[in-house]
Amino acid sequence: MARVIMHVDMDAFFASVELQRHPELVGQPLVVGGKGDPSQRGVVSTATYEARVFGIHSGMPLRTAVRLCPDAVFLPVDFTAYRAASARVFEHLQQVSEAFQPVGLDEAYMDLSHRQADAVALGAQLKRDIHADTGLVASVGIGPNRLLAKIASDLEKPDGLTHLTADDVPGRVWPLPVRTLHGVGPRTAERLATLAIETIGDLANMPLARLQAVFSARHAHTLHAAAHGLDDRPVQTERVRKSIGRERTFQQDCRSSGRLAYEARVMLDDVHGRLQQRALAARTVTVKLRYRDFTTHTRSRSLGAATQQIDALAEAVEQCLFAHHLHRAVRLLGVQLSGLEVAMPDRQGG
DNA sequence: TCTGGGGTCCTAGGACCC
DNA sequence: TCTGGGGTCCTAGGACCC
Repeated sequence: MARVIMHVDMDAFFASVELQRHPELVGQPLVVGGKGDPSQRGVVSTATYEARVFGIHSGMPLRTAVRLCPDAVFLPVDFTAYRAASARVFEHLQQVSEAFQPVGLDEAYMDLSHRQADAVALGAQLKRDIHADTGLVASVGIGPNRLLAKIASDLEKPDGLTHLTADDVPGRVWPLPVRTLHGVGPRTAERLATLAIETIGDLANMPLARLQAVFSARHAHTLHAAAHGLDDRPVQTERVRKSIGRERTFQQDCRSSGRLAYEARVMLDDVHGRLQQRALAARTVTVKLRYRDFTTHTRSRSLGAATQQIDALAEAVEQCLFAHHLHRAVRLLGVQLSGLEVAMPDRQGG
């Protein structure tokens, strides 16, 4: 049976939440990111459409953004506020379908296969409800799978409501740049360009065998299917967390191994606290170091058995740090715990 | 002084086991 | 001199997403 999937994507979400608290800024170019100080290290999380006119976009360094638009207003990210707004938005979505999969704070997929006939009307109603309740604007995409629903929600942003069918793929999807496809990032786009593939249509017309010469069999197959508008990923209602981590970029690159050891311990305490809150135990500790040239190195230590004990985790972190040759200034330090399991009651004492 | 911080998934080689 | 095949775990790194 054919599916009907809806993708809801909030327009300029973080910035829109900020504008509700700072209505005097409406109409001005607004950039939300980092500590809100464009002289410091940090990137743009969200820019309003007034700021995007200057070429500012998500992921761009704040320093670059301020150069493009010196008059823009910069605000720090405030996840507490965005989480609260997100919860209110998601409440509306969950009323429409129990098959609901959030993606971050500002997007979600819903499976509406059980009420196909009125999917578009439902989308329009949802947009009205969200706006009436929160003042926020959403774009809605509807399609036969997640891939096309997502492309659809982007097609008429902001405040869009777009329905794509399989028949629309050649006419409306193939002209789009290949980078539009979920899963095609800068690296893949570069490799596709070597095959003279620029649009999704170019990709669709490329024989699978030629893709397999450049990509792994699985990756080639995924790309090929996506270009033809095919995607059978289900809307995932629940998923299990695989890792918990904390990382930090230093304002000034750090050369002191003592300082690194200290910062790593602070991060570990934080991550360990979150582990305990969820009554989880971890088997593997990973320490990540990034340098000025953006090379990243990781070291992992498996503890053999999942443990909640901070001493065991701390020792593993020390081993990892020691295994790195700390002869270069470190830009980013991270500590991550993975191999998570529900902690056994008799292990919790520690 | 370009390039955050939270994650997920995939690949690939070596170890180890049956 | 020849020397399987499959499975799983561990580790490191790459790519990607919001």
